[in-house]
Amino acid sequence: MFRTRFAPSPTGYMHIGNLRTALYAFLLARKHHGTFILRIEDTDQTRNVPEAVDAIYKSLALAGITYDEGPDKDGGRGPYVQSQRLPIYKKYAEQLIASGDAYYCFCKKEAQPDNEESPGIAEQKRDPCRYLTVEQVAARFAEGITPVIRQRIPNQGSTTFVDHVYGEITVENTQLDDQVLLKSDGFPTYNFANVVDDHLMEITHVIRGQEYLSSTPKYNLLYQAFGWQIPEYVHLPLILREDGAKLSKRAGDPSFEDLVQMGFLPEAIVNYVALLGWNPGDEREIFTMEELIEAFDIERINKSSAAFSLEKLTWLNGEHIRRLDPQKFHELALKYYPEGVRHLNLEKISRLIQIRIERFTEIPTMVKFLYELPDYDAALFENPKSKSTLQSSREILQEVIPLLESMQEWTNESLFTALKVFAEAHGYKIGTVMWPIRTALSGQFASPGGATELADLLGKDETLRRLKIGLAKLQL
RNA sequence: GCCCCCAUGGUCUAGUGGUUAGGACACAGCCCUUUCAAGGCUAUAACUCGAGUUCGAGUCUCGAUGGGGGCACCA
Repeated sequence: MFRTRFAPSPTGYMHIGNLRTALYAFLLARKHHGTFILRIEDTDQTRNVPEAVDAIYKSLALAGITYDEGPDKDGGRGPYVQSQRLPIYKKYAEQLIASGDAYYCFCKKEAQPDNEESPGIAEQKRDPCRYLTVEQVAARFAEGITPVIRQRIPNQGSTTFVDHVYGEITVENTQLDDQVLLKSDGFPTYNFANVVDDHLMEITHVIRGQEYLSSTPKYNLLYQAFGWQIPEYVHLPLILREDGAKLSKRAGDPSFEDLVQMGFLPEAIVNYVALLGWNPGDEREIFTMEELIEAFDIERINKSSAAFSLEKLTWLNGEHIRRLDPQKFHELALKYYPEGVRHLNLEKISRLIQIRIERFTEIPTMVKFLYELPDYDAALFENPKSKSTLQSSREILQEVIPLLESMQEWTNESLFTALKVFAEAHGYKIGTVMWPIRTALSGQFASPGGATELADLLGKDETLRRLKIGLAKLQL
């Protein structure tokens, strides 16, 4: 039975790294028909952000990551919010005191020895409170000092564990510090809560960022002190920026929500993030969530960190957009259409742009010419590729305007047929005829849709108006 | 400072002792085409370095270098 969990702290938004951690834990559980659990790690009272839990629910839902147990989905092993589990941590911390695997520490925060500058010799850096006698402890309590509870790390030996990604890792116990388990405010630290909760919630596979790799031996010592079974570990490589720096919200790196805001499809972001540090073993790159569940395998997770490339995400997003059902695409595109274009046939516009955009936010710019003809230069009518010159363009527009004015049926097909016949009759290449029309209709070097598609979209009156403007530019 | 981890093109990666080192993004060119996009084809581009082991090393060992992570009453 697989039980995995995603345990974010409520910061208000979903980091890309967190999203991937959640995704992998979710995929592993789903792949094995196990249980995926959401747990809120709000043990830092100074960093709680209101509404942040709602943001987590929203982001997970948006990403398509559903959980079976969580704060709002009781699975019998709750509560699933750590701030609601305080008595549990207290009980287990005291159990450790009783067994000698933890001790009360009465030091002020500032009085702690500075590990970063002292050599790694246990006896020198161990907290003095570690050696307090029962009487001394009682005396300090009598003084009214509220202690913290620290883990008592053995001064000898080493701790070894096997990680599914990184393999076997051994650390000398002297390198481990007597970390705080229970803070003076009665809250546990992550270092303690994760062990207690993962055990109580019967987590079989702990999936988390690589930053916890070096703390894991301490957790194992805790599991051993309790006599609990140590879970399987899957530590994930970091996600960096392309310049090699750490991905950070503060440095302006987008969160999952930001990316959605930037016009990316949640499923494309999920797909992209899945590939950051994992690959299916074949050459597929485009995945739906179902396909990810089927293909996912923790043994194929990479060890080295990966850089987040907005460029590649953009490409992948384009792929997902093109695969969208046209009706679905239209619904999603709707809110990006500017006012000026709303009198036109939006379904038709959607069909034209679906294959041309990579992000939804490109839409306003792409359709702007439809309601506001750009002030373009006559030189645009020249194009060697279609054998268009100012002269050919002028001649064609002159002849094509009356032809189009006489059209009874105004559709893409009828227009195309008429112009094709025209081109053949006059010995023009089709492109030579289409270029000046398309140019006059769009006022741009490139446009979503060819000459007749634009004409169809704009309607007869607007088409003729624009063709005449184009002709006027050529007659100056 | 100490400990741990990592190392294939600019980026994401395949590779598990014998390969012309494969794919994708980006870039350039060509084809297709009613412009652009999409699609198709082609090109440029990589095993960090040094010792070993071996008939043979991107793949194994050691070292160096580089990068990252940890050493909080943060997670």
